[in-house]
Amino acid sequence: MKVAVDVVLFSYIEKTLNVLLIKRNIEPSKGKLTIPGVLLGENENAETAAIRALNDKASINLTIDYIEQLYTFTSLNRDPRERVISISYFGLIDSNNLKKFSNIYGDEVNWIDVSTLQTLQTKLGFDHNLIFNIALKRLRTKLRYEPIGFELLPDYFTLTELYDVYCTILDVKLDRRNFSRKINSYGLLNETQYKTKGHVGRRSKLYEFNISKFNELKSGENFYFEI
Amino acid sequence: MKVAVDVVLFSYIEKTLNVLLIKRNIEPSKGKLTIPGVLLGENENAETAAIRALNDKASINLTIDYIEQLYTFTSLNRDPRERVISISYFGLIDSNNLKKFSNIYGDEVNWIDVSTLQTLQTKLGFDHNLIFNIALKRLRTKLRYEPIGFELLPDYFTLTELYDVYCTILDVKLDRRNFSRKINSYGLLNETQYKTKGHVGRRSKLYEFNISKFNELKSGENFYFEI
DNA sequence: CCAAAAGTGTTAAGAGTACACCCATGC
DNA sequence: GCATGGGTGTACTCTTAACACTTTTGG
Repeated sequence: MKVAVDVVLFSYIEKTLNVLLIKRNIEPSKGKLTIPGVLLGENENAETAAIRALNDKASINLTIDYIEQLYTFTSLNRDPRERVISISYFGLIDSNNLKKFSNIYGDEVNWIDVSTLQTLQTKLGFDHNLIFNIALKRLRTKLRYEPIGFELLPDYFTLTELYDVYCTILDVKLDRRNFSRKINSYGLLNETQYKTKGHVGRRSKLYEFNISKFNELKSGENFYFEI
Repeated sequence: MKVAVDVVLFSYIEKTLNVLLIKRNIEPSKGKLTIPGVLLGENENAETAAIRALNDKASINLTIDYIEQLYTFTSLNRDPRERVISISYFGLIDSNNLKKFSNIYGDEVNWIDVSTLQTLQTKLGFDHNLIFNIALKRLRTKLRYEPIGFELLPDYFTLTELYDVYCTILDVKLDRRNFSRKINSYGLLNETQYKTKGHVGRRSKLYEFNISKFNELKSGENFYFEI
């Protein structure tokens, strides 16, 4: 019995939600898209292995903005070769942190638009459709109840960008005014002295996530974030 | 590297929340209380192993009312003998389904009151304090956002019993009238033709959980249970 | 001055919260 | 008739949801 760690990594690129998938160039599931994964090493914990999977398979190193354990899959025939259980993770990365892709396996690395993936009902390798679907569901739930939308954006971002992240991922048209009021009511955003530039139209204030305020609220009794 | 499956099983016994703990009679952690667990078998999935752990260690067989995966613990020194990762579960059982305890290992089987455990800051074996704390947190969160309180009660139960479950586990004094109104508003309870008997005071209506209604609501777009 | 994007206030409806008395039954 | 436990209505507050125009700036 082997233990693998697989990671569903999301990024928000050009106003769409994307997921990192690797086209395998060996059997089994040769030619299919899969989520990146590695076998858990003897001397590393699962989260370290998850980061290593991203590094080895997609050269994404040390810049994961958010990662959490998703679920552990243990059904018997996940891998046709032998039994492999998968401790899966889901993660978020700011697309500005993406580097050029290459990997040590020579597999093809792709950011795939989630809505396209769903429209085409693309068959991923192994049981990765299942893992991906659970990750997407978790992302949507988390986004509503914990302030993680920021993790898909640069350190300084506009309210409109954040608003767009929410609308895109939740696939709803939120009310722009209500969104601003709501998100401001938590006091989790600091207005910076900076503004956007280099585009037509009015300049937008840039905000940053107030992580110390977040930690303070989290440690209190009654903190319920909700969008 | 071995793979274990451990289960934090809760029950509601005589108006208190209890957790199933096993006093180990061999090293390591000899004499300490631990949550029940087994090694994952070559031909079983994790949930099956979780049920087996309860059966082997506490003769609780086929009557678990609710079980879900909790978290997978992978840190390097969980077990002093060799590396063991733990796929942990949390479960609920109606105390009426409890049988006499005996187990195939000769360990002592106990239902321990959760508030006592916390007051005494009892040290459990291995890293089981960590696992227990995460399970308790999950239980409290789930109870607020999913209708699982029923799983700790018999098939037919009174609103007062359900109310008591919520107050005890969440450790708050909810308003009895608001609770009734709220829980009824979801339409998840069927009033039965039965009433309590054999006690002083007014008879209470017995309700049952409407599982088909629950499945219907769950499959819809917008079902948000909350207490 | 026009097009593009940002920013903001008010009102109505619904949900949440706080609160206390009457009902049914056994003894 | 009294002690025990069950059951229920109302008023107030707060939150949510729906809705459109003005401001800033580049070209």
